[in-house]
Amino acid sequence: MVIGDARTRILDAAEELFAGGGYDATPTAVIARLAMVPKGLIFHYFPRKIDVLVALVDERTLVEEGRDIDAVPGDPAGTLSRLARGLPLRASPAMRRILFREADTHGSVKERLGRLNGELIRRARFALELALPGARGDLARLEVAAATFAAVLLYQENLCQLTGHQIDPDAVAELIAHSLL
Amino acid sequence: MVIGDARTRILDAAEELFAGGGYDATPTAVIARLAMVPKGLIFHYFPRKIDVLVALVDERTLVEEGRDIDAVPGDPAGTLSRLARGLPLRASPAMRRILFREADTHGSVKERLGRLNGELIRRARFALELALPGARGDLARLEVAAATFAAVLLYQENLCQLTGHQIDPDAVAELIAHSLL
Amino acid sequence: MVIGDARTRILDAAEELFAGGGYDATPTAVIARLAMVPKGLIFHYFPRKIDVLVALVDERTLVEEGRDIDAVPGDPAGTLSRLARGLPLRASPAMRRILFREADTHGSVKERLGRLNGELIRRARFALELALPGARGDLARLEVAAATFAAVLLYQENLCQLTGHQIDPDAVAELIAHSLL
Amino acid sequence: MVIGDARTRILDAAEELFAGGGYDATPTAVIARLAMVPKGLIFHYFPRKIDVLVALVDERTLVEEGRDIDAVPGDPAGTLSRLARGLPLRASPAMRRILFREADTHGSVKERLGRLNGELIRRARFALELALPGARGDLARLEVAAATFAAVLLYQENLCQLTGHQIDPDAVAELIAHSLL
DNA sequence: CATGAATGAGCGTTCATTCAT
DNA sequence: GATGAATGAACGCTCATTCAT
Repeated sequence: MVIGDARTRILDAAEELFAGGGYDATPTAVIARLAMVPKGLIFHYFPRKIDVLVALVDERTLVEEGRDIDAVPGDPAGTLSRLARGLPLRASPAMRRILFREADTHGSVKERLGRLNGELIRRARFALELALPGARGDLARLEVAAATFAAVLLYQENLCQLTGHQIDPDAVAELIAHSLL
Repeated sequence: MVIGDARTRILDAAEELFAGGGYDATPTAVIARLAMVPKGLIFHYFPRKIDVLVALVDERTLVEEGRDIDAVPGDPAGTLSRLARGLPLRASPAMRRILFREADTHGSVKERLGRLNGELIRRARFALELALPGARGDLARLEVAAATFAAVLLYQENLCQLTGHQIDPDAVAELIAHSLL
Repeated sequence: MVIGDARTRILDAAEELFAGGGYDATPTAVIARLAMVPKGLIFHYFPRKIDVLVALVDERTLVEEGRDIDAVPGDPAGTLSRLARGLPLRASPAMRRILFREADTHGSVKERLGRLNGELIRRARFALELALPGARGDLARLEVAAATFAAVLLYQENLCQLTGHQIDPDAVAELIAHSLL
Repeated sequence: MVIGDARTRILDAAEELFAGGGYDATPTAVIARLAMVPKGLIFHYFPRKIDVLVALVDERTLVEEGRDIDAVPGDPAGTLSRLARGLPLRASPAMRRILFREADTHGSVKERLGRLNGELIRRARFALELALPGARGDLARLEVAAATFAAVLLYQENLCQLTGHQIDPDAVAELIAHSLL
């Protein structure tokens, strides 16, 4: 039995295929076959192929902004570690690959990636502020620490898998926290 | 006036175009036009289109492995900063864009990027070892610091431009050095 | 506020669109949108797209056959001029464009245009007969004059607008009348 | 044996097919088949389908401007008749149908048709001037006569065939000439 | 009767690759 | 080696038409 309505199945299939072979390398005919819909139906819901990608990015990469940060004053390393485990990106690993891979080709994807990056930095900084009540004296260093942690998280999501090198976010959190004490 | 022989002009044109619009979006006919060579000549030098990309990566992204590191004992921050200024990737900005953009689609590009990443980590670790003679007691932390710094450098090369957020490698070097003292 | 019932609105929309971009270039979906009816309803009233055009031609291009001709004996030029002002084609400018544009592609349209042409010639001849009681001696020349005048009228309807050249039907009437005296 | 080079065969096939079924109703695949070339070759010579039509119009509808008019002073009817037989349009009947049919859809075709129309009127007027040396007193009437004759010629080319009514250009020439005496 | 999702054949166009010259 | 015409598979997209509800 087929699961979900046609539009959802199209997006499911596209998500899987875009993450696998990439947007350009995925013909609409293959999306249709995997989604078990006729090819024309894709263009009923998404007038152009790129609109499938845009819809995926719009609907499946929500960056949550209001979520609480589980900060523990005096424990910046643990606070960052917990932040890393609750990445504010509601997206499957497939969607994350899509976000990075298509970012510099497609404007709407790039915009989403920029917002994600900014939110990550913002949250890392806020987490550190909460965990280091006395560190307010050096905001510049806090900013650098936050950006560095965000870099590691995004790097981990993508380049690590790409190149085979692993980074342990917990160890990085500990390193960064140490430098702020 | 036309510069260089035909093969070189083909690679020059491809480098510019691949960096601009991406590999997939660049037809061989456009490479030929920009290189001012007949279309058939490209396939004389490079039997398949992908071979143009492979040749670019092979010939224009040398990862230098043996270069001296300008380490100053007692100044890990300065040592890392200098390392950041001499990324061990001899490549134009165009080639760097290509390396990142095509990495997860084309194996040979991915392999190069992996080697670059590994070399960066190796050199960062070695630089820190030289600059922190007494820190040998905590090799694990050194490794994390090196990987973090490499992540920031590559992140900077790639995502920063993409998302508009800037990171100052010098400040990160100072942060990381501080955590190792 | 929507005017008319669904079938009328469909024909109104089709008339406007066929006259504007042509029959082939007008998708049924666009007709439906302009008519503010669901797409399927068009095919309820008109089983095939061509039936919309046929209905337009059948219902909106009445060629009046029995209308009185305002003939003044002894004034053939004035009689023809008055005929020109009352072309026996009750149709909007839009329908006239459709008649000419689609005539050689669609049989039913061609048939209408043929009837219009025949009626024009018939009426011009009859008008001249009434206005020139003594000219009965040269029926062949009368026939040529009538056909020529009809040609000018249709040419004016069609090619003049297309090519930018204007012809004054009154002057042509005067010319033709003069040749019959 | 195949006649002509590939580009010529493509144009030959397109001329025949556009004249027969119309531009829109002729798929490029059918042109290719009739021309006995692979479909892709059409787009090698003509980047877009419309360029095939434009090339036909540009290359096969030469309106000759400098040709001598075989005018006989005192014989305006004969002069017009001879003009009608040597229409200043070097184009096959197929090309003429194309010119009219596609004129209001495609700008470049419309421009050609306008030029043809203007040239026809100009030549008819000039022929009448030569054949009626004494008629210079009424230039306005001459202009109307020329435009009327051009209308008949073009009408004849197109509407007559369309509607089944025939007009004899010789008889019209005689009619018009008579009105100028 | 009314609806719009569903259908699929067919279109114009692209482009890596081949090959005769 | 150098050339560009030739090739054809594959793509994104359109659209008249159907049909279950």
